[in-house]
Amino acid sequence: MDEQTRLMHSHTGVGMAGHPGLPQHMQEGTGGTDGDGRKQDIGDILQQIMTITDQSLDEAQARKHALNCHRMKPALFNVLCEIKEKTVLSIRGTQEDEPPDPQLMRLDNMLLAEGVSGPEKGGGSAAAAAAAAASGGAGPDNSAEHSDYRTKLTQIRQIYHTELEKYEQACNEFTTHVMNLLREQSRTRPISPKEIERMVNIIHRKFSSIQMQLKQSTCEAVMILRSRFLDARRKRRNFNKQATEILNEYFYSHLSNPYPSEEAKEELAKKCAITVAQVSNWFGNKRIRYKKNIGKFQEEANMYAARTAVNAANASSHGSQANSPSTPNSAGSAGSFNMSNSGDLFMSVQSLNGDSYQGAQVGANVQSQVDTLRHVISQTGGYSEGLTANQMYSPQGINANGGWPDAPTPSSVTSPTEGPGSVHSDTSN
DNA sequence: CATAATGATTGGTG
DNA sequence: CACCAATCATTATG
Repeated sequence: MDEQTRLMHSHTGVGMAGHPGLPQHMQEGTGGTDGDGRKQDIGDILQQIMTITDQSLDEAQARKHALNCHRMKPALFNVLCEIKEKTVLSIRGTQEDEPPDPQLMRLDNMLLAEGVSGPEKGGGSAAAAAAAAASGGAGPDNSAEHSDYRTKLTQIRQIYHTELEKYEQACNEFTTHVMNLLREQSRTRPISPKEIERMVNIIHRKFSSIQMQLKQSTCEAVMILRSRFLDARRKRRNFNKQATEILNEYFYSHLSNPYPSEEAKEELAKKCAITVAQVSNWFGNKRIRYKKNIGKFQEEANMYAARTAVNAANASSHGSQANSPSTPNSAGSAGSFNMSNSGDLFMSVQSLNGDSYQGAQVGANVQSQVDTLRHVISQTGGYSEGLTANQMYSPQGINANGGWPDAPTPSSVTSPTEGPGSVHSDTSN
């Protein structure tokens, strides 16, 4: 320590006064091969650098300027730069080119798909709607839910964009700041433009990693929002009365084969303002629950059977509407009601009710009416309510092991009704 | 608040 | 892939 101070002091004031106070002889022999002199020269400069910290700010500034103007400075600077480049670049050169982060790409894609990033307003909401539709199915179903969802999504998008903007701005500010600083320092420090560029790169990388975090959390938020709003399980809405009515009508009028085709499902979906998937769900649930406890559904079955029967009757014969059904929706959801042979049908049904039924005689589309009317008949047959009703009729097509037999083909109506005796007593539950 | 009803999901099957 | 059976989670109801 002592030594240093002494050293510094010994050199204080050397060549201070405004101008390079360096030995005169050096000024001449620039390009010369004056090795000794140059060494001396360099030594001087280094000494001055060493002592610069020991001086007042003004002094230091002045000296800095003096050093800057020194004729050896560019050469020295270049050398230093070269050395630095060699070492630093060799260290960092390996991790220079990084491939586009797959994670980041995934996030970007998702945000784009979700309508968070990408174009503003119009495109965003459109993308959101598309996403919603993709998950939900048909477009114009429950718009109330979706508007709520969309507002929330817009909020997220706004936050995302403002944050992104902030980051971007901060990044730019910081970058320019650092660049200015480095440029400023590059006059006294060996900093090459390449290095500045690398610095900028590093800064950008750091900021982009922050951005990735933002994107990630945005993605999470969107996911949560999605699961909260579009996962209907969370916010389940019961179908409205009309929808269930329509569905039940179809179900009970196709009780022998309650498996709507794809087209039928679409039709029902349209009528009920729900998605095809929901129709499928409904029928799945209905089938299983009906089968599980037929007794419980007896009343319902009779009701719908009666209604459709009435409608059918009204439609076919005298159009007198005694008591109009509560629902304006026509019962003939399937639309293929052919009542021309209603008489025959009725006969068949009667015989069916009487236990011997050759289903092969009846066409499949008629089959539904068989179901319908069968219910009516069994109802008008006047079984006492409740318990015994369970035994009154066993829905055709449901065998003891459960499940409707596969009888979608019109050619042969499968499963003649089991004997009246065979009851689903096991479903007592 | 307990329970039933109900729409949706999940795992398994052919 | 459609369906079934079990189950979950929410909504309606007493």
